[in-house]
Amino acid sequence: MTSPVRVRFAPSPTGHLHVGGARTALFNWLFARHSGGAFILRIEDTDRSRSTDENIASIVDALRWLGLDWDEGPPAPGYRQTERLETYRAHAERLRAAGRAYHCDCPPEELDRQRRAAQQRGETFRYSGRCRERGLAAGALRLRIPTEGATIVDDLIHGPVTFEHGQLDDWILVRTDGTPTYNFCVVVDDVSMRITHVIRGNDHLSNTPKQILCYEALEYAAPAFAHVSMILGTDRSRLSKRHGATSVQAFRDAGILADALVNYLARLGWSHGDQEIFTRDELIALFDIKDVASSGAVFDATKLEWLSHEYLKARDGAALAVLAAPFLRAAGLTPPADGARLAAIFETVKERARTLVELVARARFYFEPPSVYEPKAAREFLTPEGAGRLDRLLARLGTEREWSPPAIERAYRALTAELGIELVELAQLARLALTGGTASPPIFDVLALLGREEALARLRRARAAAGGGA
RNA sequence: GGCCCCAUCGUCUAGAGGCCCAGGACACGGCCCUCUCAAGGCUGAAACACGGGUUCGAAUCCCGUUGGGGCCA
Repeated sequence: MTSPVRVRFAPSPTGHLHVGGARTALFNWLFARHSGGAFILRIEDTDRSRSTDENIASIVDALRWLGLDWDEGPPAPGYRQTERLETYRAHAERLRAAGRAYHCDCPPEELDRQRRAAQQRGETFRYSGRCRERGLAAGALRLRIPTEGATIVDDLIHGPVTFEHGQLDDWILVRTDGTPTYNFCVVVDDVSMRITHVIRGNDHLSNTPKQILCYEALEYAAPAFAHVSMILGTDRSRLSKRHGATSVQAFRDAGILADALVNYLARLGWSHGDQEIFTRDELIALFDIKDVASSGAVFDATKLEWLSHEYLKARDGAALAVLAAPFLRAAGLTPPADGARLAAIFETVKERARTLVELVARARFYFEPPSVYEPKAAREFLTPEGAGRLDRLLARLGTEREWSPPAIERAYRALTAELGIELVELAQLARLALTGGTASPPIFDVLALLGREEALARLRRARAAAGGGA
């Protein structure tokens, strides 16, 4: 019987969750859900100077927003490295007692000098081994690794990757001040949490042979490894803040839908034929770590927005009303108490918006009358001629019994025929009066949703702005 | 600098020796639809980094070069 899959996402809380981390988390989550295994969240906060509780809360918040739920992890205790110091100490002592690790008191300045000298000679710096057989009782603790041979990382994405031991050195497990190093903590944590598959960023591939050697020294079986490529900026260097928005919350604040971000991140490096849009269930059913590409991928915000647009269009007005609520508040708008009307409003603008921010911006005129008329359009439509047309329109609409899009359209068509003008003339004139601009959802829908009173009031206001006699 | 990873349209990718003078998607151009803007439909331009091999045949396998990225830091 093979042991059940257990994977983990182990961010270090030195900032917000960025999209690269989110993708790593997503791949782990998909792998776990696909196989019916467990997804564990672990906080790597050994770098105390840069780790904060606010950052942990922010990462947890981002993961929740993305819908990536974990089976084990915070707020339960025991999933933060700072809570696990005793475990690291115990493992370090075990290695020392077994002779697999030894103390070293070489001064850092000396090591630094040697490192520079090695670089000068064009060689890999490798600890000299001066303290290997000295039997010291204090100092930094180093792992004793074999001088000969090689360690092969059989990566699930890259295939076998060989590292000659001659290129590796007796790395430090515990610093002179007693703090365990990152690579050591990771091994101890993965071992004690019984992690079966380590899916992480490509930047850790070089650390992997060192870690495997540590598993061996500890006499534990190493997990399987899968190193996912990095997300790149447009200049193909590792994505960072100088490339623009990179944190998950930045995208949430920009009004990108969580499902769209998940879909986008999944497709960045992973694919399933020609399919672009996947439901969560499809993602879970179809995802296989073997299908993840080994090359780096440039983050394309434009495509993300396209996906967000697709998801926005697929959602109904009522659902959008819920999603848009915080954005409505942020825009200082008060939505109508009538939920059905609000849903109908969003229904008319959803195919014109890629994000929730745009959705609200496009719908703004429904909630408040235009404060200004677009100058260019005003010059074209708010003329004496326009004033005359608005008078005719007001008269006609004022007597309209039924206030529905089809009824309003009939009135418009009849009037354009009487006036001998194109529908577009009257439509744009009304559009300017009602929305302040020349682009909006179908004008008859706008009229209907605004309600007779408000619509006529705005037409009158435009009539006044057009000047001319009464 | 050493070691490691990577290399198909601008971008994400399909492609696991003949189905490929390379398919899809985003973005971009054109046309259609149309009350505007969108959406939608049709359509166009756009790539196998380079050089050697292996093979009847290579985007696909091997070697090298170049370029990019990562780790050591």
